[in-house]
Amino acid sequence: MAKKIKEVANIAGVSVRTLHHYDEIELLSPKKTADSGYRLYTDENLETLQQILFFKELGFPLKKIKEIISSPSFDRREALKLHRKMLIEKRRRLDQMITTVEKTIQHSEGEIYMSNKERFEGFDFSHNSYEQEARERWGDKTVDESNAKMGNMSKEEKNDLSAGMNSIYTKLAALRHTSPASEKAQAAIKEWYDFLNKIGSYSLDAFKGLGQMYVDDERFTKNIDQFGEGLAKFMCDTMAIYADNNKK
Amino acid sequence: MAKKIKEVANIAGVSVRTLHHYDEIELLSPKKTADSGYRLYTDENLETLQQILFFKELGFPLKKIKEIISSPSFDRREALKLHRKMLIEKRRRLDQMITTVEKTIQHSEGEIYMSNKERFEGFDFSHNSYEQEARERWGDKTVDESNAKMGNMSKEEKNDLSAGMNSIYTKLAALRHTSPASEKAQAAIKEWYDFLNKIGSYSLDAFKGLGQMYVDDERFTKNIDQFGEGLAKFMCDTMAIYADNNKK
DNA sequence: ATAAAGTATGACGTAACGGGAGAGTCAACA
DNA sequence: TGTTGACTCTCCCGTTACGTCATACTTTAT
Repeated sequence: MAKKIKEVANIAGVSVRTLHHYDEIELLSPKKTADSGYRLYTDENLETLQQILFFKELGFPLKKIKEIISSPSFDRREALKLHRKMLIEKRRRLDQMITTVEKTIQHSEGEIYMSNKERFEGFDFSHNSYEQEARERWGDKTVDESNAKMGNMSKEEKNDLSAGMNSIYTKLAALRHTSPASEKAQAAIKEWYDFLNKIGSYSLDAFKGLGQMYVDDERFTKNIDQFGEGLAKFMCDTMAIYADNNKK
Repeated sequence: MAKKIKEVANIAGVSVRTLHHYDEIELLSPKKTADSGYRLYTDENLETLQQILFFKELGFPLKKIKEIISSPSFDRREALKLHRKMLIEKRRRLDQMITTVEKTIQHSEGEIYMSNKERFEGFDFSHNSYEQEARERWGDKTVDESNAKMGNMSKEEKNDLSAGMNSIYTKLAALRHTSPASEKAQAAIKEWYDFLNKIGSYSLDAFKGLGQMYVDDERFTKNIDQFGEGLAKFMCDTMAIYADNNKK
């Protein structure tokens, strides 16, 4: 039942070193036999590996993959369905590339003219909608950006920021038993949205996604609920309504 | 006509830094204005960039790409046609991956059973036929490895090696009118396989592929048939059988 | 029982850029 | 005509995802 490393490597088509690496960074850590120290992979480990390779195929860095699959809100089935969509999208791009190559061949045979833009159609691998969707769903670049910005700030600036945050949290906490759709709640959440956009840049979708994280990820929930029990949930709802109302 | 770096980056969907990098390693070096030192890209540069990105998409390291496109024997049109084939192959693999995902979804819903091998179908990105073809066409790693190892050897060692080769060739030549599946032929070819793995490292698939080359590439055929007419063909058949028999 | 094959843990190497610093260049607008 | 903001240049260090030894122990096959 439990497989040794080479066998797993062969089945999955990766190197032994890769599996060592995944263990090192704690992305995929199998059990080890007490006596020999050998890594033993279960079938569940194999499933996880499959997931990892899917995400890798889609261009996610290992760090992000780790976050995603170890997140408490990670839903395997949902992920698979998104995978399918993204793969189909990828195939569409591939088709476009094939068309591009065919045009290039014809062009080289003098049959047609080809513009420079056409030359690179299908290559745009980073800016597509489903990957965007995935980034929003599972925590994304904007968060990294904020963190980076925070890193560059002076202590004083951080204090200002933290004061601002606290005041908004407190304001929201006071409203947390009213309706998320109320004018007051919406006004307060707008403050929050504007505030966030000082340190990062959030689309409305990202904002809504962030709200979802507040309840999905217990690290957030715990932090936020310090200002009042149920605040995370209230903010999540309020943010969702705000986002939906403000879409053109 | 001549474009500045940002414009090129935008058209091709790569970063400015990437173009800087390609200039550094002399993969793609545009002209520079004498006065400002700015890089100026011509339309020909753009074409080359397109080729580079194609090869990159197929997983070639930049070093190899440089060799390929700067080789005097490099034929743009031929390369494009192979590109198309490889892209189509890639789409096939992608289709397989999509099937795999769909199966996994059904599996997770308890509708079907799924074997471990099935789990990873479509992922095997390094061992496919067209990429193999490309590697053979434009020089491949195993050959480089052998060359490197050969380079490190003393004259004496080389002589030993050459003696070993000759003795195996002679042995095989003597058997070339018997059946490739016979015990003797298989034993002799195993010697050959082991021998090759002293200087390189050949998987069974690579071994089989090598055998195919013996008949496909006349430089090999000529060389081998010096030991007896038809030896190349005989070895090819014997190697294929050996490879197939030894896959567990 | 002894060799061959597999595995483990470091530690260093590599490829393909990313990203910032510091300084010069260009284009447009006031 | 000056200046401002977007581009560009050349270092140069950092990062990701492993590759590649070296060295030592364990398992498997003969």
